[in-house]
Parts: sequence; C-alpha cells; structure tokens
Amino acid sequence: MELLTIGDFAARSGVAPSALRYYEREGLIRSTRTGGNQRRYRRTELRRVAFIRIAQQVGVSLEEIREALAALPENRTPTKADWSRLSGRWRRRLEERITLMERLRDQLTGCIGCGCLSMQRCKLINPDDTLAATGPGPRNLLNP
Amino acid sequence: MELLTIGDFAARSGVAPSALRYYEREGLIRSTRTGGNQRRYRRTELRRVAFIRIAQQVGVSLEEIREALAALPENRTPTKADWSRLSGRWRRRLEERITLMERLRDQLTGCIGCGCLSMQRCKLINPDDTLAATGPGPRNLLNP
DNA sequence: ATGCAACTTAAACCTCACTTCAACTCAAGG
DNA sequence: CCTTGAGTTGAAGTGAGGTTTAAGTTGCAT
Repeated sequence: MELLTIGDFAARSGVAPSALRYYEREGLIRSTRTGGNQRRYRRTELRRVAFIRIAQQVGVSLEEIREALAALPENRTPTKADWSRLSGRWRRRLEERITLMERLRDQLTGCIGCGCLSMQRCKLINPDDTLAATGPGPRNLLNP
Repeated sequence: MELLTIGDFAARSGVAPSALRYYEREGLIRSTRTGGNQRRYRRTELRRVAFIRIAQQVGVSLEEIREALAALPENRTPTKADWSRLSGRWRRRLEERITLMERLRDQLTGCIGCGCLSMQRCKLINPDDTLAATGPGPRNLLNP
C-alpha cells in the first residue's frame, strides 16, 4: 500500500475527508490522482497534516500555516532539517503565548485577592496606568 | 456623569458599540434606556465587560461566559466576593490551558531535536502509543 | 429653534474553518 | 456484470463573533 486513499488518510491523520479536501483547495496539502480522478496521498503528507494541526493548537491561522508550509522545498521530500526549522518557529510562538497566558493568570490571581476587576485600579485592565493620561478611566481592556 | 452613553462606554471599555449591542442581545450585559430609547450604562457594567474580555482571552466562548455571568446576583450590585468566585473559576481554567500548552511546547521541543513529526514515532502525534492498537499508524493527531 | 453628532433598529454582511448536499463516478469483491 | 461502498464536484450551509448599512430619531450646544 504505497499511496493512501482519502479515507485511509483521514483515518490515519484523524482529520475528516471534507477537511482534507478543504486543506487541498486552500493549498495546504497536495495529492496525486488516479486515472479515475480519485485522490491518493503519499505518507509524507501525514507530516504536513500533523504540522497543520499542531500549528492550529498554537493558535495559528490556516493562512499563516499555508505561508509557513510554502517555505518547504517544492521539488524534494522535506528533510528532518526542514521540519525542524518550521517547528522551531512555532515553538517560539507557543512560548510567547504561554508567557502571555501566565501573565494573565498572575494578574487574575492578584485580582481574585482584591476581588475587584475594577476598571480604575486593576492591573488586569489598566496595566500601566497609561490609560489615565487621556482622562479618568481606561480606554481599552487588554493587550498589556 | 452618572450613566454612560454607548459611545463613552465603548471608549472606556475598548469595545466597539456594535459589539456592546451584540453582547446585550446575547444577554451578557444590560443597560437602561433614556426617554428617547438610548442606552445608558452604569459604571458597574464595565466590570462585566472586563470579565468578558478576560474570559475570551482565556479561550472561553460567549455562551459559557453568559452562563457564568448568570451566576451573579440579579437584584443587587455584585460584590467583590461575587467577582472573586467567578475569577477563581477562570483562573483554574487558564491554568489548565497553560499546562496543555506547556506540554505541547515540551513535546514540540523534543520533536525539533529529532526533526521528525513522524506519525509513527512522534509523541506529539501518537502520545501514548495507544493508537497502534487498531493497526499500524495513529488514528488521530491531537488531544493527548 | 436649529444643526449636527451620536444614537436607534433590523437585516445584511463578514471571516474562519469547516460540513453537508445533490448528483454523479470509481474501485473492487462475488 | 452487478452491487456497494467510497470518492468526485461545486454550491450552499453552519456557527461564532461580530461589523456594516440604511433609514430614521435623540440630545445638546449655540
């Protein structure tokens, strides 16, 4: 079994056939066709799908994933080094998100202490008191 | 200035008027009306909006946020203790998500070492080798 | 009292990431 | 050959979380 049908590929990747067709339309994965126009997937495509799903967990849009995947070589099967480079980028991204959420957690913990969630005093909402500059009260809630 | 117009409320909360109307339609916030049917917001509503935006950052859907806010007292202005209880729930949730993302990061770090992202060998994709049970290769990629 | 920015509504529209549908074709076992 | 399950397409639908539009009304300063 050299090439996988869409059904088998879906089963092995855990992604629905409809989603796989969608990914193909969006240029995220590729397939060859049989004489009868059915899709056949090489097993190396599984790595692409793995990468896509991991990136989605990290909060990356399909558009960005498509761009990242475009950096893979066209003509040869991607090597470990190719995947390693891409994964490294996602890891840095993931670490940024983790840092952000940890900061949110710490601030929320502080706010549970004071029970406030006040727009006037709470660090969670008015991080650096910068908002007070244009009058009393904050202008936006987030993005510290 | 006891009550805020929707424009002022939007400016102070950093949330667009259209979004505020949407939140009201969805039962997340409330307003009183003037004789001429215009919305007026009490400043305590800012806390609700703060809570909503924070919860969204934590990855909670508006539906769940609505349910959480429904736990607040109807007849009296919520106390610090009320907000504290709700915030505590979100904090636990946030910690769960952080743990999940840290695990993902650690696994991704390992996979950068091996450069694999292999469907056969990689922990990231085939976490506990449980998938091998129904034949060779994994059946789904994520949710360890 | 008038002018104008800010407000009101319902309905339509938007993006994202898919899924579902209808109508049809292909692949493979008996 | 026939049946049946799996695959094909374009188009439409879904749901979340809003934004935009059009037509009309209100609030407030002058």
